[in-house]
Amino acid sequence: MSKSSPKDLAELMQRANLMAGISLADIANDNGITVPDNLRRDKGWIGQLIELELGAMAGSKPEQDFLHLGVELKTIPIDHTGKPLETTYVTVAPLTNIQGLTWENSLVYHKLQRVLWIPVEGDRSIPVGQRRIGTPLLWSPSASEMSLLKQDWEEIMELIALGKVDTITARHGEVLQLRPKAANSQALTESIGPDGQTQLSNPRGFYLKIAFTQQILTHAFN
DNA sequence: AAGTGATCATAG
DNA sequence: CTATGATCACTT
Repeated sequence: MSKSSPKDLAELMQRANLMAGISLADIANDNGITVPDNLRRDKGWIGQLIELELGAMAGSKPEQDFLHLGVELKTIPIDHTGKPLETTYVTVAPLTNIQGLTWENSLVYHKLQRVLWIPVEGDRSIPVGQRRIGTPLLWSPSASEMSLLKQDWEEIMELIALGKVDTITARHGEVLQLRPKAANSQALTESIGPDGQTQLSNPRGFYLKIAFTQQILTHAFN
């Protein structure tokens, strides 16, 4: 029951709009998938389900989900108020070979060019299968949003370039933050050390903070 | 209760 | 391990 990839933006949006108000159980049944009791061991389940329903390319390539449409797909858990319940993962952060890397050439910049947000009820009190999908939002950062993202990205990347990756915490950045992104805290990858040498650090990823995504949704639906 | 750091499943 | 999809769960 795998869907074909939408041929154009209009078709993608049409499919996304048709999911609004539908429960995850209905989407799962439609795709022959079993709904897990909770997401503890299936943290990416909702995202994978929506990808399947919308016909996103499978695989784990570091690129947009709908490359031919220039669209990145993101499901976002929201509470009964419409406020995001979690930060949004964007991409892995490069910790080495970053000399000359600019904001405009970064993976964060490219992925956030155009995002199709799919809000999904996320309160843990609601059984996973009963959670409903919300109204989709096709978003591209405004000039001011882009400016904030660029500032945070440049600040964080400079610290990484200076060999201070291990001193960066989630408190750095106004809208974009750097946090661990690995199987566990023991996972290691190469990074730049204090004296410019190669060292090992826990892999990191870029995440959008809740206040930022909340504004994106608020501005669109209010 | 919020926010940060840790973690889970899977494909290649 | 890297990268995808994210949420969990402990600390403050």
